[in-house]
Amino acid sequence: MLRLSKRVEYALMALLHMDEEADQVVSVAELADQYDIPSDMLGKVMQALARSGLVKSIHGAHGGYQLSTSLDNLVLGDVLEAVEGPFRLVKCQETPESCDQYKVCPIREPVLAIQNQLLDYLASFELKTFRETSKSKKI
Amino acid sequence: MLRLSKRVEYALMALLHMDEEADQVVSVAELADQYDIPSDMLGKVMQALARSGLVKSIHGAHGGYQLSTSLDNLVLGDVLEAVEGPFRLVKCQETPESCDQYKVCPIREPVLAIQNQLLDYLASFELKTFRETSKSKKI
DNA sequence: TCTAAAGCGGACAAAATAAGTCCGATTTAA
DNA sequence: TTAAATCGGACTTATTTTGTCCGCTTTAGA
Ligand code: FES
Ligand code: FES
Repeated sequence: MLRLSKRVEYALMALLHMDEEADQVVSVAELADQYDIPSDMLGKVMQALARSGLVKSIHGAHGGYQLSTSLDNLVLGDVLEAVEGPFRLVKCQETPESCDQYKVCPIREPVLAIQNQLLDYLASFELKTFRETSKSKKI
Repeated sequence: MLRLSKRVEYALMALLHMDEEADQVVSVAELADQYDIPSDMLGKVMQALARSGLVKSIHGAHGGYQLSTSLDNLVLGDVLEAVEGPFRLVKCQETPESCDQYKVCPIREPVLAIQNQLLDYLASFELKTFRETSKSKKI
């Protein structure tokens, strides 16, 4: 239903948090505790962010995660793709067989066009705009 | 995962079909047959479109559905809202209790802002742009 | 007036996806 | 050597989506 997954919400919270604690290493346990997130769940999300290079992971004791680039360089699309994989409006975009209507579908092409425009649009939401509103809580 | 539901796909197919058969009354059975859609399912979708006024329903024998306005006046947002209800990126937008993180959530406000922009954007995709590509198949 | 063809709507069942849990393995600072 | 951390696979549970069933109402036409 065009809804953000919990995984994406968790990723955004974590990234925003790390932005505030600039350059500090933060562990999954800390984040999970602070934001009431199931920690194993958040662990998976952080791993996904690390695999996509949005964050750097530090192994071993006193390890954790760190932003690998400033939030200034990140957009919503980056986060979505990192945690949910490529953005597809319809299933048959990945595997044609997955749509029973594939052969007779009159909407596939126009939907693909929309998907591409939406993809661009998702890249226009900069994470740095998340700063003000979240910071305002602290004032 | 930000994917169009089958219900929305079915609605788009039906609307496009009705646009081509301008003003003719078309039954769920016909549509379901032509596009390989489970007919009870399509029935529900058409009912939703009728409730939202996008189509007119004609009861009784030889009944069916008809566009109540030209496709020219419809946008993707209309269809989404008709079949899935109001567009919400996060659950707590409807019911705060539904997000465990509600109290500590640092992303709610910025996400709401994005939701509103996306809502506008969805209203910019006109269904008439679906015509060309689908018509081209018939040439 | 009867019948068959349609839409209506509620309840249900099945399937798919998302969310969350568990656990053993590895890495590394102290 | 130990404890604190990430890693990743397998698994379970919850939620949502998709599809089905069935009895009801409406209406054109024989
Ligand atoms: S969108 Fe997949 S077949 Fe139409
Ligand atoms: S979006 Fe619902 S609590 Fe953050």
